Amino acid sequence: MATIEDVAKLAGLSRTTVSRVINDQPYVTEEKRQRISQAMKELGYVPNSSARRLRSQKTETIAVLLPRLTNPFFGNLIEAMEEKASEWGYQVIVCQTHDSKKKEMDYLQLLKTKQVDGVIMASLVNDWKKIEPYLGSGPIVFCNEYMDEPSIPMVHMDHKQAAYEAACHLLEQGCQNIAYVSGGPESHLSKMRKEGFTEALNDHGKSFLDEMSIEWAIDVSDGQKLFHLIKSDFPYVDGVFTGSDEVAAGLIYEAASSDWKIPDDLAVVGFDNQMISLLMVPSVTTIEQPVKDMAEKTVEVLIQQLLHPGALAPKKYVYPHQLLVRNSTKRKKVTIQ
Amino acid sequence: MATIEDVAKLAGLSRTTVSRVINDQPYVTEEKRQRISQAMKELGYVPNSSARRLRSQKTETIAVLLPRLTNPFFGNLIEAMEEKASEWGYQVIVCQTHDSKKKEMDYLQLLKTKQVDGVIMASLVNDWKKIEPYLGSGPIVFCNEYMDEPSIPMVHMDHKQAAYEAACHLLEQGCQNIAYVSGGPESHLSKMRKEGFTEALNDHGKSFLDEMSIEWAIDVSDGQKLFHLIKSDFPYVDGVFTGSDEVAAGLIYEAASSDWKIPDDLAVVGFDNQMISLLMVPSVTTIEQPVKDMAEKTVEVLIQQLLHPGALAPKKYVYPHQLLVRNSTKRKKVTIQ
DNA sequence: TTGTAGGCGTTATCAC
DNA sequence: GTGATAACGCCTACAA
Repeated sequence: MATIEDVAKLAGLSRTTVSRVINDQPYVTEEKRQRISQAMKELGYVPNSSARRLRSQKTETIAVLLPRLTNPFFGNLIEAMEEKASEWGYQVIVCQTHDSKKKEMDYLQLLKTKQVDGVIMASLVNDWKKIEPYLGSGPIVFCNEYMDEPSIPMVHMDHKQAAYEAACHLLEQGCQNIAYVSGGPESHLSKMRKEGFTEALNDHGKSFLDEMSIEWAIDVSDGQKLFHLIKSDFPYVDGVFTGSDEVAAGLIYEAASSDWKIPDDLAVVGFDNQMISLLMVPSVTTIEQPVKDMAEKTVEVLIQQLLHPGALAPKKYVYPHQLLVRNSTKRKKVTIQ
Repeated sequence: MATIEDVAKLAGLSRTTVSRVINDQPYVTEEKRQRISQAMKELGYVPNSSARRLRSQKTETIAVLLPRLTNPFFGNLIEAMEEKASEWGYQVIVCQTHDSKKKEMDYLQLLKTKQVDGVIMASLVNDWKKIEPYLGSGPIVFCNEYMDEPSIPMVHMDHKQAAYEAACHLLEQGCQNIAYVSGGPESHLSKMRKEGFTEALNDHGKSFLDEMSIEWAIDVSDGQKLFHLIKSDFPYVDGVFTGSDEVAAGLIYEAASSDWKIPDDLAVVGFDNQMISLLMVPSVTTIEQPVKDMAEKTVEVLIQQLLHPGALAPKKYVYPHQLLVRNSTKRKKVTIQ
C-alpha cells in the first residue's frame, strides 16, 4: 500500500505538502497540487484510516446498541440511523445486546477503547450507575429507552401515556379482564408502560393483577404460546395489551385455529404499527411511533455533541404517538340500547 | 486518557513490560504483573484501539453491504452475522447501499482505507470489473448474491432452481398467465431467478412475456400497487411469482378489498419465508432459505480468510432451499374427474 | 526477565 | 509556499 511518503517522493515534494493537498488546505501552488494529485492517482494512494484516527483522536464512527435486529422496530430504527449518519460521513457499528447486561457493557467499552466517537443506546438493561462513567469517554444518547436522569440527551415518546391510552381504549370496548404483556426485562421504558396501564385501570375502578401479567413475550411464537396459556389458564381474560405487534400477531394467528373470536372474545392491542399489524386479519390496533424521526433526531443530537463538545445542554426530545384503532379491538356494539 | 506510558511510570517499569501484561505474554514476574495490573486499574487504563490498529494493521472490523435493513431478510441476515462476528471478536459496520452503485462503491472504499479487514457483500449492483480491484485491499465474500466469477467465496442458494420450482408449482396449479415480479436492478441473482422462471415456462410449453414482467416491486406497498396494476391492465393474469414475501403480502392484502379470490382468481408465490408469509390470510406459498446458516457460514469464511490469508481456495457454498406450499396457491381441485 | 528504540501513517507546529 | 520534525499510542526486534 502506498503511503503519503511514497506520494511525496514520486511528486518530488514533502509529506507536509502532500498532506495539505489531501486535506484541501491552502498554501499550495496549483502546479504542485496537480503534480501531487497525479502521483496519488498513479500510486492508487488512499489515506490510511488508522493513522488518521490515531492522529486526530477521532473515528467518525458511532455504535448503536439495541436488543436485536429481528425486531422490525429496531430494524427500522437503525436503517434510518445509518442513513442519517452516512450523510454526515459517520460509520455505524451494530451492537446487539440481546438484553444481556454483560453484552451491553462490553459494547459500551467501544467508547472507552476509542473505537467509536459516541454511542446511541436503544437498549438499556444496566443501571445508570454502571453506564454513567462511560460518559467520560464520549457522548451517549438514549433513543426509545429513557429515564429520569437528566444528564444525557434522550429521544423517545411517552410510553406511559401511550399505554394509558391503549388500556383506556380496551376498557371502553368493554373489556373486563385485561392481561398485561411485555417482553423481557424491567427497563425504565417497560416500567413506564406498566405504570400507564395500571393508571388506566385505576381510573376505571380496577386494579392491576400480577397474575395477569406476562413478561416474557417478544415475538410471534411467544404470542402463539401466550394464546394457549390464556385459553387454558386464564379463560376469563377478554383483552390483552401486548406492547408488541409481533406478539399480538401470534396471538391472533393462534386464536384463529381455536374457537376464539377476535375482538369479541379477546381484544388485542399491539405496539409500533409494524406492517404486520395492518396486514393481519383482523388488523391490529396499535400505537404508532415516529420511528424515523426519532432515529434521525438521535443521530443529529449525537453528532452535534461530537462537533460541539459541551455546547448543547442535555435535553429530552419527546415525540408524539398515536393510537390506531383497528379491527382487533373494534367490538360490535352489542349493547346498543 | 491514560496511556501505556502512564501505567509504566506509575508501576515503575517500562512500556514493554506493561505491553507484555496487556497482551498476556510470558516473561514477566508475577510480582510485576500484579504491580502493573494494579496501576492499570488505578488509572482506568484501556488500550487505545486506533494505536493498536495502526501498529497491527488490523481493525477486527468487517463491513456488511446490503440493500436495506427494512427488508426483513437482510435484517435476519445481519442479525446472525453480527452475532457470529461478535463471537470472534469482530465488529460489524452496516452499509446500506439502497441498490445504488455509487453507495456500493463508497462502502467498498472502507476496505481500501483500512477501516475494515474484510467485506461481506449481500448487495451487488456494480459489475465485477469494478469490484475486483478492491480484492487487493482485503478479502470479499458474497452472501446471497453470486455470479459465475470464481475468484472469491460465495455463500448462497440456487435461486434459479428455486424460481424454477415455484413456477412449476404455479403451472401445476393450473395457472395460465403468470406474472414475473422482481425488485430492483438486474443483479446476477435476479437474473438467475428469471432464468429459472423462464425455463419452467418453456418446459411447460409456454414462453416468457416481457409485458407480464415487473421489476420495481420490493415492499408491501409495491405489492398493493401491483395488484391494482394487474386488475386494471392485466386482468387475465392468474398467477404471480413475486420474489418477495412483502410484495406477495401487499398483493394479497389488496386483493381482499376487491372481488379477487386468492388463490382461485390469482395464485401468489412469495420468497424468503418471512413470518408474514405464515401469518397472512391466506398464508403465502414461499421459498424457505436457511438464512441463519448462510449468514454464519459467510462470516466464518471471511474470518478464516483473515486469519489464514491465502489458505483457502475460493469456494461456492450452495445451501438448500425448500418450496413451502401454503394457501395462496393451493387451489381447490375443481377439475377432479 | 526487563528495557531501549524505532516505526506503523498521518497531521500540526514551527521554521525557512 | 514549503519542508523538517515531533507527536498520536502501541508493539516488537534487539540488547542487556
